[in-house]
Amino acid sequence: MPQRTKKPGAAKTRSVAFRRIRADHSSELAEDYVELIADLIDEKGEARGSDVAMRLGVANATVVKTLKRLQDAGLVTQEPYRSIFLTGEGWKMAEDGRRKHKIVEAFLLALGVSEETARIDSEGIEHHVSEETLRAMARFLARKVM
Amino acid sequence: MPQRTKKPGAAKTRSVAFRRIRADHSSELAEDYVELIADLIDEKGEARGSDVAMRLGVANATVVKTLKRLQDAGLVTQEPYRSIFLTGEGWKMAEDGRRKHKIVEAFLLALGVSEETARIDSEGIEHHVSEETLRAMARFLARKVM
DNA sequence: CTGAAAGTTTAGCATTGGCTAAACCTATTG
DNA sequence: CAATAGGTTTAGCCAATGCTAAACTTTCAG
Repeated sequence: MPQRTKKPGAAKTRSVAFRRIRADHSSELAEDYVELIADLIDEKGEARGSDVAMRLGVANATVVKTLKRLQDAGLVTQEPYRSIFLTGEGWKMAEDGRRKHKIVEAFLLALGVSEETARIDSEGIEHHVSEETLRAMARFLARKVM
Repeated sequence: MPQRTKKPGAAKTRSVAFRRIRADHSSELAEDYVELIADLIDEKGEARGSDVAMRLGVANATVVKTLKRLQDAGLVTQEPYRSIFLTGEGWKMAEDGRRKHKIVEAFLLALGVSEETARIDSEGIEHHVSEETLRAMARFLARKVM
């Protein structure tokens, strides 16, 4: 590899990073929704819009509107006044989110952070960690456990 | 249903977490801007809108519009066709962002992640780590170095 | 089986953050 | 010192995400 005495690509990498963050943001909400819906289905057998609203801390109407977009995106299905279902793709996204979430949260706990903080921070961080970083976190956990 | 022996506050904490993430998002852009402006001033002596646009990977017009908001928020000052300055508050925010950024990036590197990934991921993560997590990261770094 | 309470959706609005194209300054050069 | 090239701003558009209030369904008690 290159013998970089000093990070020549730093400036270019930045706009790449920022672009990725903006892209992440659009999918972030979708991921939060499907992950939450999956949890609700597992926990209570069904996911209702108002449960989602409550847990996300957002108005009911907002959820309705967002679900419409998610339906267009092929992640969920829903009929008016009924509960919400995930499509195959929706489940896939939910599972992936849960996987990341678990790793990040466990990692933060292993780092010595409190449960409360681990829960809160992992929610924010999970959408911004690359697979490489996840692997590093998993490695750290494995080492710790041994 | 099952008697949840653990984490009674988990559900409530979630909406707290999501609320915080939404709040983070509004300040995130502002932090990125002021941090970048600070870097530009340090690097080249002045920050021009077009430099900001280039590094963030957005259109010039977008920067103009955002700077107007930042000016209203008391973070920057600018006159038309001139370069951008940070207010005292702007500098404070920039310094804080840099501090977080440095810790997160160094931490990721110490975890064994590549430079490229550390740069990209830290940009996304820095806005979502609490002070507690930052402290844990700093602790980890200190231990590593010894 | 009916009517009101509870739960959902629609309507309409605001803000943020993006874009392109056109208008507008500034500054350089001939 | 004027013309123009190039950088900046304005205008006007769009999509996403949030809200409240009003309209509409469902459900359940009586």
